[in-house]
Amino acid sequence: MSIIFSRQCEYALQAVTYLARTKEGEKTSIRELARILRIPHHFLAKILQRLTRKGFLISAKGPTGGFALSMPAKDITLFHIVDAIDGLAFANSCVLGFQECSGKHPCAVHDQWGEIRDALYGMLVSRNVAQMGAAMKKPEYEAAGN
Amino acid sequence: MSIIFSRQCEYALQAVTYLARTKEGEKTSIRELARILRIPHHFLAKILQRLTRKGFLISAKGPTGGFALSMPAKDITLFHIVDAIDGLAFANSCVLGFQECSGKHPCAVHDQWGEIRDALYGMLVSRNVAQMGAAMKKPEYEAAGN
DNA sequence: TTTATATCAGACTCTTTTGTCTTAGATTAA
DNA sequence: TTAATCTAAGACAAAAGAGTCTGATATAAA
Repeated sequence: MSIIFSRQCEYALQAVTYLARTKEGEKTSIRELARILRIPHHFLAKILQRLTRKGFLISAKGPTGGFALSMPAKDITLFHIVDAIDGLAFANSCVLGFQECSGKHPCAVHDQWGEIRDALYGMLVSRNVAQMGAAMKKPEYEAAGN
Repeated sequence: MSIIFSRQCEYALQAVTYLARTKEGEKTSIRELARILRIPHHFLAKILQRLTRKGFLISAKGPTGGFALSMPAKDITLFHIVDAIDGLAFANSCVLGFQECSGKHPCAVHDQWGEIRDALYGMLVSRNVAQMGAAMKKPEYEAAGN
């Protein structure tokens, strides 16, 4: 079950995180990504194509082809990926679903949720993909993965 | 688009909030709730039945029948309702979807998300339905609703 | 007792999300 | 040039969430 982000978005974040760990100029095939991250092959393909069209990845066809980040990993934040895949609806709507809820008509948790939402926003903006990749490089993860 | 809670859960919270505003012992029909809260009649019925089976509401058939809270509104927290409808998956899983993510194998936002999740948890536990109802009683809402 | 009004319950449809399958087209290497 | 390997793209299927419809049953009031 997804919490805040769609599964597509989670997969996108995981894939980009993995790509941040590869060497400069090195391409990774969908097949390899799908196998290692345990993501359905063709589903992942669509997600990567979407990220490519948005400008975060570059792709190359044929043997030795694959995907790679189009810019330094430190320049891509989690916010960029979430925005590209899920959009930013989470930042604007009432967590309890009250349509009338707003600054003028706050629900009973409006202010508390506002703080939480800001913290979430800050988390997404402050973390870049290079940091994500570094966290995944810890030895424990090498064992847990593949 | 729902953010964290399913639409069912949002509807449940809205319905219980409304019931908290009614007089002690007064019953409200699904028809009235559905009309005022703009929730599909039969969909709301299922949600209320679920809350009844969980023990938060009491129901009565026939004319003058309807639903009411089974206990004082101040004894029902948002947490109770969310647990009854959506469950507590949000409290345990990695926000980025990494299966290996845990205290021993934290992802790059594990700690930050942990704080946000705790704040969310605290919000749900600290707010009860009586407070929700009171917030909705503000004059602005009377105008916005109906 | 009859009628109107409720809840109760389950089958059904619609939509969105997730995942699968197939074909086409590009590119590299033999 | 041919074969192998990859992305590109769209149709299709499965699953889950959301919402609808119908009939049964209970109950209060006329």
